[in-house]
Amino acid sequence: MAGAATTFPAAAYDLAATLTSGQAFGWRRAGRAWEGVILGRWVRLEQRGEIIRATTAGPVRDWAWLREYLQIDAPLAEIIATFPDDPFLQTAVQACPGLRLLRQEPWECLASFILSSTKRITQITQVCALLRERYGESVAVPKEVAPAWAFPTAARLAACTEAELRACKMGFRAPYLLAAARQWGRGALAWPRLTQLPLADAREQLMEIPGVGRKIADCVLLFTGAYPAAFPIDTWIAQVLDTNYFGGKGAPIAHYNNWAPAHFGPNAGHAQQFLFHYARIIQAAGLI
DNA sequence: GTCCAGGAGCCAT
DNA sequence: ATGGCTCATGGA
Repeated sequence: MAGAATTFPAAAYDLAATLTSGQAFGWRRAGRAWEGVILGRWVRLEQRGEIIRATTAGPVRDWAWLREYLQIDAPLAEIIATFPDDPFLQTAVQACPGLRLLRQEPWECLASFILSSTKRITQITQVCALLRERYGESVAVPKEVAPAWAFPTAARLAACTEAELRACKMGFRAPYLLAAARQWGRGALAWPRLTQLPLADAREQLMEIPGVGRKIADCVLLFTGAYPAAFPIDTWIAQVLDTNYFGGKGAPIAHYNNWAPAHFGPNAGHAQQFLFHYARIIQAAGLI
């Protein structure tokens, strides 16, 4: 089975920042490239200048699945043009102008973010890797590439015991993931239908899953590409808003939940990603 | 050792 | 409605 390769134009696309900005947890660095599994296909991505090169293990007729995941054709300049003329946000955009939003598989996205609460991004990635290795379907990889697995299906995880999930180092999140897998498996969420609902209604349905509150629901609604106005507020974003928009005085997150979508507009979610990434950059640089 | 992490649920006011 | 407390786990 011969592999395939292609290239995508990647002007104003920062692949590394996008894959490591806390929206997806299935990518492994391999030298200058990134390896992961999308819709059951192993893929390696490597950016050189304004080109992203993609390599697969098997033949590929149509690359639409990957263009879709990477959102190669998203009109980034138009999205940024909808942002408010707000100095802190504009600084964040300038700091990483190629930061993109991915369009992820709903179940994997939901499960990953259920595992994300009070964990660091590296730890979330580790737990997801353990889940893949133990309960995911093995996928074909090129010779001399480390083995890889698809993210486990909801049905497979629903068949696990809570103890088996806890053994993947997810701690108190195990019963949440198990309940979510069972609900997802019996079609209680009906994803394509759910995305036809208004944002508030879709959010409300997701929040019926134990372990899914406002923040995780908004992450899923945003990172599956379904609701560009969804604005997840975690501890980083709350601090950014406190410091840079509310004069250092903290307001309740419930207040920000109302204020932020009105301030940041129809693509508030992408604005949020710029703010989140920028906050992490300046902290890593010791600037705060 | 001790603090905290892309939160959420529960129970106290 | 709002504010604390607790929930595992591991790395800084």
